[in-house]
Amino acid sequence: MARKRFDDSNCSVARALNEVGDWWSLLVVLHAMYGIRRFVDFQQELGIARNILCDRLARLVDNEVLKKVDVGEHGSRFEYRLTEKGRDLFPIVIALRQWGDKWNPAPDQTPLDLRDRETGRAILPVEVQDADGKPLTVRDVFVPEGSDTGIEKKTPDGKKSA
Amino acid sequence: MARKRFDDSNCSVARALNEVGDWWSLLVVLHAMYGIRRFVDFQQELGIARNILCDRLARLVDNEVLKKVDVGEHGSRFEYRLTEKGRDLFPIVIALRQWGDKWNPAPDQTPLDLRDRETGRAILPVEVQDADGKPLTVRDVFVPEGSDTGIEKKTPDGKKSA
DNA sequence: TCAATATGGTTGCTTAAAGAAACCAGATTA
DNA sequence: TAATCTGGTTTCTTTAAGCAACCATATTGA
Repeated sequence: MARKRFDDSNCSVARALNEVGDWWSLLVVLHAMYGIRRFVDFQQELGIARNILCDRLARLVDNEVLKKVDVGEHGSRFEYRLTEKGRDLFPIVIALRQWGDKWNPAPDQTPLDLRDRETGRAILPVEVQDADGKPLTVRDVFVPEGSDTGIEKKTPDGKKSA
Repeated sequence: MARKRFDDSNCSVARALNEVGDWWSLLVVLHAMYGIRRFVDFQQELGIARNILCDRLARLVDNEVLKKVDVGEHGSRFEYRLTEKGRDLFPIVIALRQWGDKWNPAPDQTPLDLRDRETGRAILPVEVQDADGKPLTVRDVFVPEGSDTGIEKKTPDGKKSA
């Protein structure tokens, strides 16, 4: 692949993608959220090559998205569990899921129906909201002067990047 | 890379990742949201190889995330603009950005300060919410019986996947 | 009018990552 | 004490990413 490294990027989206933005990592996290914890289970559920799974799990552990826990029980020895950082990917995964359900629905599949454990009611679509909870689109927002989007502006010609 | 195709996956997250889940696509979308529209600008801002950019733009157009518009003005001929489907990635990009800012802050960079154009107030963190707007973690939700997470359950041994 | 430049690519080569399958070592079970 | 399960590692092949050169069209500018 000869991939470009984003480690040193000044864009935190790029840095985030560097940790969980490859083909498998986010699917591993998703399955971890669904309760998968063991190597073989990830491997079978995802159909991922074992060496790649090894690599991804190790990287997710390095990046503190997962933690590797030694559980001494019968035959199974390790579990990969989400850290707080990993659980914090929840809105991203759900937003991705909702986007997929909305724009690429599988004919044979019902959209994800996630419900609040307490009330039993369905969750809302994940949105960007203003301070009052009003949904915002990309057109409703701006980056204040003096702040930074994290991408280089090149404004000699009057082009603006935000 | 010899990547696995997720086109036919019954998991909409996998299908979403198939469209925007590679290294560059989401960054292209991000920059489009910041106002970038032209081939050369994407190329310079992202530092992406031109053939890869070609490929990604074409795929994003194919997937109707971007549309290619012929603008006959001086020298520049095409613009790549977000479609509604593309703009709908806003929560995902922002959530990713906020996650990156929170967990991998760049020492020299302030977190993204996005503000509502109308009120001038900062946006909220992107969250999963219940019907009342109460934030939910992955631990607060469940998948009702009869619904489907989109991953295969393998429950002969009592393991549950949701 | 003709050269210089910008735009939006394409082509060919090299490098590196993904995938498949075989192999392996420690622990458990039978 | 052999079979099995676990969580890997190794080797090899395939494919995509990155780089740099090239190219056709359109515009400017002298």
